[in-house]
Amino acid sequence: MRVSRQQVQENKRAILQSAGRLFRERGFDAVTVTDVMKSAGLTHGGFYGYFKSKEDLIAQTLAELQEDAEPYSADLTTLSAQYLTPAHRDNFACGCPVAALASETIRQPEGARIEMTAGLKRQIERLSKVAPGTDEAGKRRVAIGSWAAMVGALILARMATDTVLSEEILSETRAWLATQESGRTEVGSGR
Amino acid sequence: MRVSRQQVQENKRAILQSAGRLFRERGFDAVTVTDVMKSAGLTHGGFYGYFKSKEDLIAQTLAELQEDAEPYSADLTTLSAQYLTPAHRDNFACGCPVAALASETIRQPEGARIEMTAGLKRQIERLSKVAPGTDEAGKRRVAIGSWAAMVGALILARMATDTVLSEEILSETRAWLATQESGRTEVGSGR
DNA sequence: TGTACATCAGTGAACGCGCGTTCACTGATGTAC
DNA sequence: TGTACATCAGTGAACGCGCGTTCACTGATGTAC
Repeated sequence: MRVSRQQVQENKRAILQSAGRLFRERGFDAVTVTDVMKSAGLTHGGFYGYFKSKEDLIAQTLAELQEDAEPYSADLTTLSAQYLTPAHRDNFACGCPVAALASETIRQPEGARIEMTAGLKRQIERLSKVAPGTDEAGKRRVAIGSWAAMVGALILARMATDTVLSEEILSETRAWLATQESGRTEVGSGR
Repeated sequence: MRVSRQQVQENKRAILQSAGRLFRERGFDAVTVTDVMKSAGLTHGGFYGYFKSKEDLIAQTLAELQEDAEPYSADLTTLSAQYLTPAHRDNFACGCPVAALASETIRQPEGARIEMTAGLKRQIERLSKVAPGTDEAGKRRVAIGSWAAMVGALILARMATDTVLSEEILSETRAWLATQESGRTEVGSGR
């Protein structure tokens, strides 16, 4: 049954949105084409009218997941305090795509990796703008280091079966990032 | 063809060692039982004489990968400088199991996650012992934060298709961790 | 505006394929005498 | 120490199963007059 042009656009958006949620929740391999289409309210047969392959879907999904990247207004300490929370740890579907999928993307075809790399560049630039410090190089360094710590801590907190350890990782990394910045300021010149 | 008791022990070791390398290289899903057995010089049919299931193999492999954890003698800055190198980034098979498999373990059955959690606890304790600082809580905090940054940076460096960005992530995170520790010392009280 | 036809988005059965797992069989190892 | 038999580690064909992908078909949408 043919469908209106507008419906086609809406369906593609629905498919990409479903894929974005499902991939973050379960990873690329555990999500089937049928899962994604069903979640978008369609059947699996129509998939190949929208995408060349599952690989193509993955690349396009990652591209879309990184599109809504507005500049930050808060400072780095505030951002990391929002990022390193039990709520974010438990919310895979709407959480950070990097923490959920970066490791898996390493073993994906180049298309997916290129999209993630582009998103990573943008993220480092966004964080550099709100990082403390006097010179550009120093701010970028803080952005890179902090981002690595944030992503790493969220992954480790998600992995731990011990909830006490998991929350310790979140809160201590939060505190560590905060003291690091204030420490940096106290020292004076920034570096 | 039956095989001597000693051969059985050696075979199990060979299987676990092959699995350790292959899982780190390609991830749990992309490695088949046949791959592991072939790499250990056996055929797939014999697998179930050694393990209850592939899930069981994963858990036992993770347990073994974290066994050879001796106390560190170097300080944290030296350790992170050894960890955050292009050589380690490119060497999946013999590299850090946490960076290679932590993300995937999140979606694995509990057995695998329990082994990784145990390894994480040991790792935090090992790093705490060589972390700078005056009090135990402060040293543990530095250990957790540094470890999160090291794991996160290696994952991001492995993900990036842009080699300049990849090496920047490694070198800047290294530098950031180093300045952080010296900064911390200069501030005085530690926190 | 209405009508007749071409287009094509969506459906669901069917396809290879590779995976984890099972199992009857083989023959070297271990054991009892 | 030798012999006869039981044991059992390893083999490879075979099994379900679920995946990505294809395709003939359907019927609503878009278009030409």
